[in-house]
Amino acid sequence: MIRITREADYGILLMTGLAQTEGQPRSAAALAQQRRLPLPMVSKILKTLTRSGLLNSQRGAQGGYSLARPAIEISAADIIRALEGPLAITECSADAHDGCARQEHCEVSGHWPRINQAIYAALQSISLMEMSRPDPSHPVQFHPAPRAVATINAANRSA
Amino acid sequence: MIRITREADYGILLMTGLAQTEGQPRSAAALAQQRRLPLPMVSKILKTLTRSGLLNSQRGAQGGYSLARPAIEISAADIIRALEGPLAITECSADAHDGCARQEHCEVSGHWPRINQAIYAALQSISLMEMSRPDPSHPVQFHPAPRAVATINAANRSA
DNA sequence: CTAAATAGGACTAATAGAGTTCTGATTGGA
DNA sequence: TCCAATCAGAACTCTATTAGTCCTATTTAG
Repeated sequence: MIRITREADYGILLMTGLAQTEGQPRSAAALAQQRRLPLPMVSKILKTLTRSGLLNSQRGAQGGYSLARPAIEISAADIIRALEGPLAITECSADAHDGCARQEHCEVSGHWPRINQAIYAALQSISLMEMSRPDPSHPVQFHPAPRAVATINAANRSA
Repeated sequence: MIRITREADYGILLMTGLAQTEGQPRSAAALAQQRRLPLPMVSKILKTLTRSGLLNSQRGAQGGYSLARPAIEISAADIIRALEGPLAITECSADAHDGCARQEHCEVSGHWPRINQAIYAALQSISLMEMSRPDPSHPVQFHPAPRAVATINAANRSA
């Protein structure tokens, strides 16, 4: 399914929330309320985004979070990477990969970086600013998908 | 990390193995041996690929699996979709998504299909034929990735 | 008939994901 | 000066998914 985690999913939701009021900081509680997401999760996610440099935080009363740079300069890829680590579709394509038991039996490995890059480019091309706009035109299914739904996580889960 | 499962990862490895000898069927055992992958897994994956129509199978002695169509007409997306179900980065972007609790608090939902489509296009653009070629030019890291490795599965895992 | 294969599905163990909780550090304002 | 509102960090639990195995058919070449 090529999925992203809920953390990243929620992260995008929260970032769009912040993008809407680009100036003022908002508290974790306020954002959780706006998006109807559990506060502890929201809190955790905002901390991570701050550590990654996508948000600025202000402690104390009247504190909160705000975007570290303009929404147009933040991409979906930035947010996902901040919350999930480097974009790598398989272990091969990551830095850590070094001594690989199967390497000599695997001609594919050299291709993963290209695939990764293509996906990365796709995610990089969507800015937070675009994502913060109301709704382009509703869910268009682009491939009918024969098998059971193997989708994963949700900003909008039915549950 | 935008990961694919090991099943899909192995699936690609096995398909490239079959692409190399496009005519003759090969047994699950032979493929497992070639790729140094556990036979039960290989077996399971080949069955799934067959049910999805990417492979033809021949039972009985001297039987085995072979590509159902030319390698150039099979894409990475086809293989991944066969093994993981419809490509959908979040639950919103899947068919099943209907009554969504949070929909009214979520302006992002309309954008997911676009993102999905971009990723899908990226995966669709890589054919099995290309992937079966030796190795283009080795692993180039395209984004330095600041945080701990959050990569997932492996055709070439170090373990 | 038998051995070599695939078909299908149930089952288990390990891993990762989702979410909570607790303790500590800042800071604006009464 | 103190308190309440906030963020910081990390440990921890629970659950779902993934990875992998195993067993019992069924098919078929020789």
